[in-house]
Amino acid sequence: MGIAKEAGVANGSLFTYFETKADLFNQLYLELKIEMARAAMRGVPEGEDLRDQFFQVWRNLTHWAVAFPEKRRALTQLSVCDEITPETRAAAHKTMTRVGNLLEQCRAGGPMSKAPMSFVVTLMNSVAEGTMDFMTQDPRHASKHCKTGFEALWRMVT
Amino acid sequence: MGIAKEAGVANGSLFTYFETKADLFNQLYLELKIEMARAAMRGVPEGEDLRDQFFQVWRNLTHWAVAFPEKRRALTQLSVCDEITPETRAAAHKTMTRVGNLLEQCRAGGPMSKAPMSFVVTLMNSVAEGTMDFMTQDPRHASKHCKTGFEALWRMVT
Amino acid sequence: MGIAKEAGVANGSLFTYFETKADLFNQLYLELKIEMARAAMRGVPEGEDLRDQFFQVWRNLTHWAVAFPEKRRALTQLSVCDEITPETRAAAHKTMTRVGNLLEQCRAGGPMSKAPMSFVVTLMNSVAEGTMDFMTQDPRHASKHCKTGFEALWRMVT
Amino acid sequence: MGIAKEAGVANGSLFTYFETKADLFNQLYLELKIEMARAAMRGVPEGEDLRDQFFQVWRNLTHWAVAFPEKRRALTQLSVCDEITPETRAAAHKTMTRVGNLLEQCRAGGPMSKAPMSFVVTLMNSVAEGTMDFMTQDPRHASKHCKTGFEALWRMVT
DNA sequence: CATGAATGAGGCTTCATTCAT
DNA sequence: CATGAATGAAGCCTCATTCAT
Repeated sequence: MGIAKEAGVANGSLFTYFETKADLFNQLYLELKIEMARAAMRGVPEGEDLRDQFFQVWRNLTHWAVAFPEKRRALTQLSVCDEITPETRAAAHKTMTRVGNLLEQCRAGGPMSKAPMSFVVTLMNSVAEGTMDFMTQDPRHASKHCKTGFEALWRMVT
Repeated sequence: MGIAKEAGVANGSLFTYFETKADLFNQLYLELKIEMARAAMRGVPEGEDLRDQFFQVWRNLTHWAVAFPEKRRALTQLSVCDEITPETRAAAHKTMTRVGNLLEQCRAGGPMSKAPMSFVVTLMNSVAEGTMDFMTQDPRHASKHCKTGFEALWRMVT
Repeated sequence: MGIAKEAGVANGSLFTYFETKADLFNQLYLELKIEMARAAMRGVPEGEDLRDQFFQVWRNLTHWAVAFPEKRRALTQLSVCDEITPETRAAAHKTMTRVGNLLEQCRAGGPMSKAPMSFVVTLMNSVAEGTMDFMTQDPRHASKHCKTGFEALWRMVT
Repeated sequence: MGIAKEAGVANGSLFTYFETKADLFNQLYLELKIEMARAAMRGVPEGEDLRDQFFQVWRNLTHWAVAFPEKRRALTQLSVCDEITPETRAAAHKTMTRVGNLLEQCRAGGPMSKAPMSFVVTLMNSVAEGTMDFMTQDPRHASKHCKTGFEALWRMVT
């Protein structure tokens, strides 16, 4: 359908800001990741109970996905797109450092404490994706599904 | 890159077998789903311990994904593709009926027994995807990751 | 749509009889012309009144066109097709020699007796085409239109 | 041979102006019809003798066809083309309203006054086509052929 | 001789990209 | 800086033609 028309701007105007389509993709991907990471950490109670902190993050993340389904869709598409460079992926990964740190603390001493941290992160992302899917699909019970997903994750890592 | 060249056949040869590109996608998707479902149920001990049965399915699934990474990649891409019709999706879903039944039994009486079954399925799929990702990424410890993923799932649903 | 499927034969079977598509077109064109010319002369009263003879030809021609609209359509399409060779056109023209002779006699001494004979033929063909069109379009009054067209032609050439 | 290359423009340039090939055909057909109809009515003496008026139209039409043989060829091809919509055909038909009115007046009281007007129009068009063919084929005597064709038509309808 | 799978040239169409305005 | 007409590479698809069966 043409990336320009889809963005609602004139044909040639994209190239005022982006040298190339891949450029646009990379910048957009990173920006969305930053926005999502920022949303994730909003209002997280510093120093309090770990479970509470992590649940807050979880709620933030999943509700952001439900609130901006197009952004989430874009993020999903972009994350499997060949044109995203390793550099961009690395930068994107960095945005989630604080979430990762929290998860690291949560799993400490639990059944997954010996697994590679990256695996734990992968699993968390997977469960998050599944939870988001279900929340989007059935938005009337989004909060309940959010909690169910979180508790499932919590059983997984603690 | 051109679906024909990618398949290594002449430009027009595809249309001997498939009326249309969408047709090819739909048929390929269904075929891969069937193959995966068949692989999943291979050598599952009937009537034995539920956990053993389910672990066998889990191992089958994840190892199939590792053994045929291109097939898994195709499946992932196709499942997101707009050209897959609802009919094909329904047929694809049917192929996993037996796996679904097993999961249903596993979660009975557990912490997710009140959640919608479809949510449980979604979460299982998500964890499976994550596990497959990690097994593919680090194939030297595939078996260990497979087991780790399974145990995580098991904690989730039981 | 593919000339083979349109003809209702197997893909490769055409090339048992025709070396090439152009070949098929040329042969088909000539055959149809021959058939039409043969139909035109059916039951023409030799030696009788010129007008009666010519009207019989006219009726034969136009009714053949109405009876076999696909053949007429094919003939029309083929006659403007680039692949028909001059040789074929010449042979096709020959099939109408007897009709031409009749027309020649009809116009003798009339208002078109000084015009090039080929022009008179062209005009006759044009009026015939128009009459056929109208007869096909309004088949319930085909006979009346046939007569109207003939009388128009007759006024033209006599 | 490729409609773009034939028009002497780049491959994709057509789609700046036309959404589709059928679109291009329809617009071109209508435009040519309009041009031809406009040419037909050029310099027609209002209110004068009917025969003079109609002859002027006839001369305009046939000479336009001789002057722009490619346009006439395009018009002929397009009028047979499946992609021309009924709407376009209706609009095209409307362009010839004034010519039709003139013809209507000419045939009044004549031998074709009882025939359906559309039949008379069809015959006029046929004779015009034949005359144009001959004029194009033998351009040195175009004017004479034009007159011959007109007189033939006049005998037909009056 | 008939068949239909395989081929590849060629057509229509999309879309990222360029450039004159 | 914004625009949109122009471009051409690349994709999907058609179809005449070939060839093994």
